[in-house]
Amino acid sequence: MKTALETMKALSDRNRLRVVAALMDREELCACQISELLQVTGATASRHMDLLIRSGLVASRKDGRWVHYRLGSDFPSPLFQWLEAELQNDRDIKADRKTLAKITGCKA
Amino acid sequence: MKTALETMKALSDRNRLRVVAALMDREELCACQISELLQVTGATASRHMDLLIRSGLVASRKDGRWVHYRLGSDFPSPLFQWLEAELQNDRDIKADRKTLAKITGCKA
DNA sequence: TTTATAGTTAGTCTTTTAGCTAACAGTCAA
DNA sequence: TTGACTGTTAGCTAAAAGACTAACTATAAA
Repeated sequence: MKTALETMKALSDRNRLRVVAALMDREELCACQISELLQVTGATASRHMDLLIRSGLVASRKDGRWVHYRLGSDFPSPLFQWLEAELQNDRDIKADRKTLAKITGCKA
Repeated sequence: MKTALETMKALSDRNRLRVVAALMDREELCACQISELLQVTGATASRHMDLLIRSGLVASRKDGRWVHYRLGSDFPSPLFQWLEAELQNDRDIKADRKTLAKITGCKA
């Protein structure tokens, strides 16, 4: 039960779904970009990312001071395809795409 | 966002996942069978089923005093296939299959 | 019509979860 | 080494969610 249930729990929060959608577009995002996108504190974003990583849906890579997140290589592909299609036309996700375009980098 | 998020929320509870798994095996189950399987009160089972129905993953059919539940015809098939595979070898689900075999009917 | 059965709804309690602030850890540049 | 910056961890609060009991609706049988 653990795997499927944890995966579903990881995806059952609006902000985490937004992160997953963003990572479908962007390949990689750093923690500060995620917290800016979601408009939550870094601490809150960090907790969400921790949960996504524990579920195996997301992987992280540390680079100096920055931590970059990307979708995990073993993101279940049926899930990926279904989510990609479902989130494609979602209003919030569309707005996030525009926001993402403006978030050019937290390193600036 | 609503659809994907609601679907994920519906599947992010252990007991609801068990119900979905049971309905993958059984075609139809009535409310009392579900409450017996989960070992929760009828009221609790009813609320879970209500949530599953609202999410569109489950459909119901009233037959006299009984309400029969089945998987919704528009259960997203990528999700169905992934869940079916994931839950196949799950320990709790396996146990539920044996329990289900013993629950011959609430009408007795 | 009365009684029993199947399920839902309302109200309450407890646990879980998402959010915040504050304090800490690690990395880099003056 | 000091200071600035990125991110995590700890502790708290508030809201959401799951479970129960009790009361109610609806159907069927005595």
